[in-house]
Amino acid sequence: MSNAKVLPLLEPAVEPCCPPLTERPLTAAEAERTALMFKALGDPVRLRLFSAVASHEGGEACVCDISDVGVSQPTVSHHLKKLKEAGLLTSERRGTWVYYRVEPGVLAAMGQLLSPTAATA
Amino acid sequence: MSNAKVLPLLEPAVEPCCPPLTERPLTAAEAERTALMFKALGDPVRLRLFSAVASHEGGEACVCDISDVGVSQPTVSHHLKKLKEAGLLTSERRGTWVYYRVEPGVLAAMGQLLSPTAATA
DNA sequence: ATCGGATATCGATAGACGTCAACATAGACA
DNA sequence: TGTCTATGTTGACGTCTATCGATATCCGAT
Repeated sequence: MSNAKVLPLLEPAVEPCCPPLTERPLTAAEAERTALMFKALGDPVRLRLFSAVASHEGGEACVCDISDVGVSQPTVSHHLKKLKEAGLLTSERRGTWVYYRVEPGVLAAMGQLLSPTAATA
Repeated sequence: MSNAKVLPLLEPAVEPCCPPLTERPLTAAEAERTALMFKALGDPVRLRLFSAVASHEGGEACVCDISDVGVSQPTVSHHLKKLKEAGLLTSERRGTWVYYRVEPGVLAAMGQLLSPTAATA
């Protein structure tokens, strides 16, 4: 076993992917990686799905709770997969339903990217 | 001429567009609008250009200062236009050169979108 | 074992997007 | 005027992507 599900200490798994966009120009590799997250949120349907999960009580949502976004069921599934691949969501099957939740730290990481550099002339 | 029925110049997309993604599910209209900004940053080249402008001294940069991102000049111009259309950058010609700067408030607006709701169970 | 609901995958298609070369435009300067 | 540099625009091309219907898979219940 050993799944000691300890509470995250101060800094969870928020990898310091990249400095704030305002600190210095991103390198090609940094931009490549970071763009994946922005691109994942760059689709209206995905944005609604992500927001639905993120704002759902308990921090997680069953697909059935959020799939009313005006597209077909396969399309919903497709977009959830994309969000998962981008590292924004995780999923877990519990019985009949599959629950998605926001990957912890993701919001903080993206927020940091956008944080204005304090000492901007 | 005459058909001055041009698009209304893109509202300053900086407004209190939307609540944080974690507050409640975005509506279709909100998602549509918000996705435009994320999509604009969802390309590696655009992300590098934006970061280069945002981090440049004085808060602005000439195209000549930032166009070394590995793509042709027309492509750079194309991406800068996209960033402008998304409301993330503004441009101004001064003599020979064109200067781009980050639209004030944009970073704060996007940061707010990603701000975790304080009272998440 | 079988049925039915929930979700994922597959295959196809139309449209969006990134990229470039060629050309156009704007300003500086002689 | 004309030329040179800097930047934007156009048109074309190949690739990616969002979407759907059909189908498969998983799981609980009968």
